[in-house]
Amino acid sequence: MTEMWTAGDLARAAGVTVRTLHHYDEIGLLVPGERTSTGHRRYTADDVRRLYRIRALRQLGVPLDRIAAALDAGDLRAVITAQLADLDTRARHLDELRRQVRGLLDTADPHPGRLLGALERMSLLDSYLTEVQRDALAARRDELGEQRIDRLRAEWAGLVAELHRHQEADTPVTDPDVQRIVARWDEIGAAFQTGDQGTDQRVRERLGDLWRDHGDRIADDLDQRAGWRLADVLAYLGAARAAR
Amino acid sequence: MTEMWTAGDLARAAGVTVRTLHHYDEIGLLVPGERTSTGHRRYTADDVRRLYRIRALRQLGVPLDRIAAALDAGDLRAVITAQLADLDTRARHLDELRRQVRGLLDTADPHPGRLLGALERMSLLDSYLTEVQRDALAARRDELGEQRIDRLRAEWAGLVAELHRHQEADTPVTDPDVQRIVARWDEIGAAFQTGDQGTDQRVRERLGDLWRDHGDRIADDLDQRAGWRLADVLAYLGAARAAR
DNA sequence: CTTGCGCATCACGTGACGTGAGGTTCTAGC
DNA sequence: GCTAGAACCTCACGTCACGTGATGCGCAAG
Repeated sequence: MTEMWTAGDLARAAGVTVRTLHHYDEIGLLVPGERTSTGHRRYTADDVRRLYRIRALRQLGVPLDRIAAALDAGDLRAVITAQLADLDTRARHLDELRRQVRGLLDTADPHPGRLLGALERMSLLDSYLTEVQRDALAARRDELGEQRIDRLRAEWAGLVAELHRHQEADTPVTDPDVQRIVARWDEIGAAFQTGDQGTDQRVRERLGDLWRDHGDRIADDLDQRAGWRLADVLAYLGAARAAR
Repeated sequence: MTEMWTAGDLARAAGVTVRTLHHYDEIGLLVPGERTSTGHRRYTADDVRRLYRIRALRQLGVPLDRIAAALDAGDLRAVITAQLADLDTRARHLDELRRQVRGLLDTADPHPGRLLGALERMSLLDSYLTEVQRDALAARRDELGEQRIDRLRAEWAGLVAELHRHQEADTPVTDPDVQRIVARWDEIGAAFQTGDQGTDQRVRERLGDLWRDHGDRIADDLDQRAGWRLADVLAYLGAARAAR
């Protein structure tokens, strides 16, 4: 007689609850090979293997319906590599987030107001860039690739921070470091260009324009609580670009 | 007259959907300051600020009820630092996961069978270590701290991999590198000690014992598909420890 | 033989919204 | 003033991966 598993034993061995096994049974993802005459589930060795595969893929964050499809079709490589790409994106996002907030907590004055201001600015920048992307660049997105865009977005947020430091330190706009930042800023702007003549011409400045179009009223409210104005940074950027 | 926002305008500006605003209204997290006589929501400047705070905290992964509590109590620092600690744990987990799977995809023969075997082993090791922790070490957990345990777990998984390489290369068990691994292995085991005499004596070997108690049947099934047997690695470990 | 754990099936709860259905209101152009 | 269409409203059920009882049968140990 081959080895059979009860629900409880299998659950303990695999690190899941019995309810999870019931759920997998309900949705047809893992139907026990047998049932006893009294209705108790009996899992076969094949079922055990299948469960371990299911849990492995779940640990990678793959949803159950795609696990089912992958297991039935046998094209696991595709699922795994796709999921890895997604994990990479998430990881970079998380990293950026932790870095920024951690930096804030490490400052001399982690006053709640300042902290909140910074968090608000983060989400502002985020929705602002999302705006920019949506505007005329949605098509460009597929071409550039999600990952690359996220990288650019993170870098751009960094440039804003650098620029703000220079502005506060009253660094002359002709400073080579400032000029490097401006050049990179415009490079990133160029990367978002669509190829369309009328759009392209405006894109480089649009990072600033859209802010004025959409964010002025919000900015006023926020600036009363935050430490600096994005508008000032953008003005500084404009001056630096003009001095080029 | 102060500036007022309609639901749609605010949603666009903050990068959320109108439904999200409705939801926040329903649960009392963000109730618009006014309603028109016809029932349309009118958001005040205060509401806008509150929404940006909500979204900022949500980006950190804080659940809505805790956001509400934090905003009403004003103790944001606690929430943010707690959330950061959580993010650190997640980030390390993700990193470890990506590293391992990526390593597998980069091997010469990323055959579906081998890939799956490795994934299965990952989740096996995971549930196995969870077993170890649960057994008599639950109390120790609070003392050591969640983060430290996760770090140890990750390191231990790395040691298994290293040991497997040495075993396959037939490195003599007296090799200094192997001995270093064994020493570290026992150090980690020691870190899990409870202080209780009877328990402590068994903990160092228990990493192997528990496997035999719980995993033999699973291992047999898996080993037919995977490339190596954990039992062999553990035997190699025992030999190395004996040769010390 | 009974005590008590394990297993079974409903069936509703969770979190953070998504997604229509079906009706009202606002805004722009004529 | 009228009309088209965009935007708003309120139910109310769907999603995902289970958690959490309630209630009742089955099964191995003392």
